[in-house]
Amino acid sequence: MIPRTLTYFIAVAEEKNIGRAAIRLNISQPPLTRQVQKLENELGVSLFTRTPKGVELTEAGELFLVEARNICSVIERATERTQRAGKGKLGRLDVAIFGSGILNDIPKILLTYKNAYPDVKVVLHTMEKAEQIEALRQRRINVGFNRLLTPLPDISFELITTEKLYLAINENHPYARKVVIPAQVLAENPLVLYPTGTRPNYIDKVITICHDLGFSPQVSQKVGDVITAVALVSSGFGVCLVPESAISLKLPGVVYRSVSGLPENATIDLSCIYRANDKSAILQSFLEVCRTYRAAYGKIKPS
Amino acid sequence: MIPRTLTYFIAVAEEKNIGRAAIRLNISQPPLTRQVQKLENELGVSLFTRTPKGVELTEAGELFLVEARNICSVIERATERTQRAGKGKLGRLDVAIFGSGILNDIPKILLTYKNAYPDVKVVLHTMEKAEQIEALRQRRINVGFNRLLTPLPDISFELITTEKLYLAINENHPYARKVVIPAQVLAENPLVLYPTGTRPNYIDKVITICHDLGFSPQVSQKVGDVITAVALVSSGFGVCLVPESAISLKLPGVVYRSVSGLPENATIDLSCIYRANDKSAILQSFLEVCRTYRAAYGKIKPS
DNA sequence: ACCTTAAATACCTTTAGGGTATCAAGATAA
DNA sequence: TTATCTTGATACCCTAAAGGTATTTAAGGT
Repeated sequence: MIPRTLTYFIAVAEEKNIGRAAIRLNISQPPLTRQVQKLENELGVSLFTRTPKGVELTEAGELFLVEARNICSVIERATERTQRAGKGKLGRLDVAIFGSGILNDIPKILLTYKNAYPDVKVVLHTMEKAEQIEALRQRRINVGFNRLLTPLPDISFELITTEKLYLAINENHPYARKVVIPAQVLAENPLVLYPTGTRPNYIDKVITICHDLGFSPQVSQKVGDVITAVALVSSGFGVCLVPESAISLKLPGVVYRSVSGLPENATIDLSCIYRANDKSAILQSFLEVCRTYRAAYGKIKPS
Repeated sequence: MIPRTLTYFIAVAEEKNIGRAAIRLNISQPPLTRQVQKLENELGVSLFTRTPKGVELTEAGELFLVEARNICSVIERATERTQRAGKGKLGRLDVAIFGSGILNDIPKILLTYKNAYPDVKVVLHTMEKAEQIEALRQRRINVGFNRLLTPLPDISFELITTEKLYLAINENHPYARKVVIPAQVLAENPLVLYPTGTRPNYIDKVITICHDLGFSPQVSQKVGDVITAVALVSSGFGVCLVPESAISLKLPGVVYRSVSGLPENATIDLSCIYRANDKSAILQSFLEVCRTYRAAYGKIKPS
């Protein structure tokens, strides 16, 4: 990448002798002489004074030597950075997360990624599902995390983890004494549902589960996110089915219990979406981290 | 000077289309395609994604575009600066002046030069004649100012100005009433001589003048520089022959008078010296300023 | 299925860069 | 002083890199 002319000039300037410089450059003396002359003509400046012992830099040559070394280091830095960018090790990754999806898996993945690619600047954006798709198409983000994603022609997705569902229940509720609660709890109690926003979503998932169990749920409240939902459970508004990762969310008076008798499909996925045609090294390296994470932690854990 | 590869890459990146970029670069499309491929191979990074409508920068390409533009501007700045240095318009000029030679001509020359070549840093050094020659040989200075310089094989000199001599005399002295004082004043009064330091110098000049007039001077004091000498005249130590430029030095009780009857050679020169083999543009442009100055102000003014 | 558009490939031509032999000029040694 | 050595410059030839023309390939758009 570095211009021959500069390499040659620097060698001559350092050796103060065209012949010796030619040896160092593994070429013969005449072409080097010509290259130096060519450079001087191009600049319109004499860079060397010819002495019987060799050559000596003029003042302009002295200055150009400094500049030439500088140019070389700028070029080297540029190629090095470009190569790192090409390997996905330098740049910026815009990630969309959903309101309360920041509970367990996503921060772990982001942390792993940031450790592996410390020079990639990770920027988080909170977006709802529809917004994420829009932002992906407009290239405002590289990847979005969400649940219950469906593939689109231009948007691919990658499963991160599948979680069992747990019941968030007030500790004063009679069922709360049991370690495993039968599924009928969902029919007998008002349900807090979330999130509001683009349908279909987790609300529909829960309703489907209830229908599969043979009843329609009594809806107590529909709220925006899991934190508000669990807060309502804490205040006695009802019970709420939450993904396993929400268990790490401790609120006063709320306990989490396994539910027995739920259908096979009573799980919730966490996926990420990205532009199907995005071959960028940064995205690919991020997806690689996601896949590794899934292989290690993405399986449903036996209760 | 700017690497073809970069020009080509930037054109393609800007046009987002190899064919159009080729037209802009006045070459045909295939060689441009090959140059882009070559660049990508060299970097080991894919810089463009090929689309049916043209090409699009990858993330690495986007970064390299910024870097490439930066490299170009660094190179342009470097060549521009080198060219200015080649014309003597950029750099550093180390000038030696003697103790009190800073009275009239030298500051004027330096000022003219600094106005004409504002990007040359002029550094002043106070040095005695022998020191100046030593410093020139050691390349610590580019040019030195002094009086009564004699050419050496390796040191050339250039006359700046030839000045008539004036008598510094105490205003209470009887002769001080005359506008023009006869030369015999030198025989009748003790003389303050300067400078001490390397001989022969201005002291010998004054003594020679006296001998030419047919007497040996009475030496009152020998001091280092003209300022001290005139200060002694002010204190009544005697009279002192000073160059015209010293007239601008006002001290209490001292007046300056023309002297009649001095020999033809009763003048003092101001010259500058420089390495005979110094062809540097900065020195040459400085000498040019000196020559212009001499042509304008270096003649002996009629009294 | 056809046409359009743009990049890629194949093959040839030009030109820039490199090699060998030799020259000219200044320094060094006999 | 002359002979020799060193170093950069020139002349001339050759290789290889860059550019040109013709054609192919691939992907949208009609």
